[in-house]
Amino acid sequence: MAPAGSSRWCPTPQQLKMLEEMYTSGIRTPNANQIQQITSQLSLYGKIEGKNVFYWFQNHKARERLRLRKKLTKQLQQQQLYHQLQHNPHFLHYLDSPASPAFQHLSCYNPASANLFPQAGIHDEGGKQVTNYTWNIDIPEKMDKNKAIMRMYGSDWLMMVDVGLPLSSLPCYSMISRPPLKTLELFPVTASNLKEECNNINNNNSNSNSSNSLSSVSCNITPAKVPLSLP
Amino acid sequence: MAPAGSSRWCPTPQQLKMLEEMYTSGIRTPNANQIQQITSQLSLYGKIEGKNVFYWFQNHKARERLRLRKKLTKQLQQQQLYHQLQHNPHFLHYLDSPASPAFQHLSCYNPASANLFPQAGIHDEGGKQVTNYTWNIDIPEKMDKNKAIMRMYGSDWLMMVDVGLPLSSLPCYSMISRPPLKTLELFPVTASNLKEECNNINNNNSNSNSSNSLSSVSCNITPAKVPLSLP
DNA sequence: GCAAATTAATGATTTATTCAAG
DNA sequence: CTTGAATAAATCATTAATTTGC
Repeated sequence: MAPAGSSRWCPTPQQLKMLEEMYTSGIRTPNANQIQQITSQLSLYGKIEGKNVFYWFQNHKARERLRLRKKLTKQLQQQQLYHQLQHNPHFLHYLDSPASPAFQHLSCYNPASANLFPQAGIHDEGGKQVTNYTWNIDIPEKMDKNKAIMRMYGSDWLMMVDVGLPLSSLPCYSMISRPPLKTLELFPVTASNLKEECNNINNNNSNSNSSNSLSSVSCNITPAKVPLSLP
Repeated sequence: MAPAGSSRWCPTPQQLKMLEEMYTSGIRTPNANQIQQITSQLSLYGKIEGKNVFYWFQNHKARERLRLRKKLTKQLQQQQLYHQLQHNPHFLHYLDSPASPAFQHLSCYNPASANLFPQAGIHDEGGKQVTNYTWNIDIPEKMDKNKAIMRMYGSDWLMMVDVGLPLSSLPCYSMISRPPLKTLELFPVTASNLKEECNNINNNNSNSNSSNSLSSVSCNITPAKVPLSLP
């Protein structure tokens, strides 16, 4: 819970629980649409903004990785891990990929069809020994470009709040009382921008996963001319 | 110039020139307001989005740093730099701080009043010797928190496009044909967001330097630590 | 000259690091 | 000590320079 004049977001237990479930369900780097959905869902349980969701996943992923790395290093020092890895070199893979098949449409790549090339090595870094495990993931084809979280930087953020629904299959959604879906308010877009986006779509349409055209338009209002008065 | 179906932004010569001038004028990490202003200005010379501006400054800063670092390393190997540093340990400071006093109101911290604590050291990193120079910049008081570019992530992005004016004193503005002033169109903002922003203002108003309260929200705290590591 | 092949620049993302609130 | 927030570094990916063989 966030204190009244708090400077930073403080997740409610409910929010935290849902976030964690989404994480264990396989969500790692939600895109703008997903973030918007998650945010509006979680906002029913307390104050929250999109950036909080973004940061949470970023931090959580990074720190889980750290924890695991630390743990592994310890285990390595204390024995046997090496054999474990040799017998099942993929068992770490879940770190960066969806854990549940239910979320393949969220992460936009299918681990089953990806080729893994595990590598492991030990080297020196600043005096202390470090163990690196690297998996080169060969993704079959170039997939949905819209994943980019950075898209939120642009003014496009505005447009990204429309549509989106696939979140409904999350375990946490069935566990909690399902809040009513909200309709999001869209801002007008210039004709030229729309045309441009359509071109992009034509270039990139590899996946026909999208349910309606608006969602695929995604979202960009280029600041065509955001008028500003400069003194 | 950007090819028709190009996947990435390609700055026009005009845009590039202006960006470089802004950089040499001292802009390093523009905040949301500044990015929005820059974007709408540069959009007169070609297609551009806020994120392009953001990325450009981030990349340019980082790569300038790299270039300088490399140059210095070379000089070090080839002679005398060490003495240079000892005689004027601050001469690297411009890397992350405003170059021109005209932009103190943009960066919101006055280098003149900052205390610098230069440090230099050599240590081992992964086998090869590394020299680090670090300047700890002691900022007099905790200043405006709103500097964060990350604010653009949140829905507050909307809020940030208002106000803002100080860009006019840039050299590049006087060099190019001055485009006609436009009136900014504002999007509706929810009451809660407004309230929030107001709270932030109330919490952080330490400096009375600003002419109006809204514009003062948008300033920059340059990093409290300007670390340089020489490979 | 002029493409195909390489290499260098640089736009865009991701990951690591750091700061600071609580 | 944990973790939200922010920045910097590393990395990926595409475009532009350039080299090369013809």
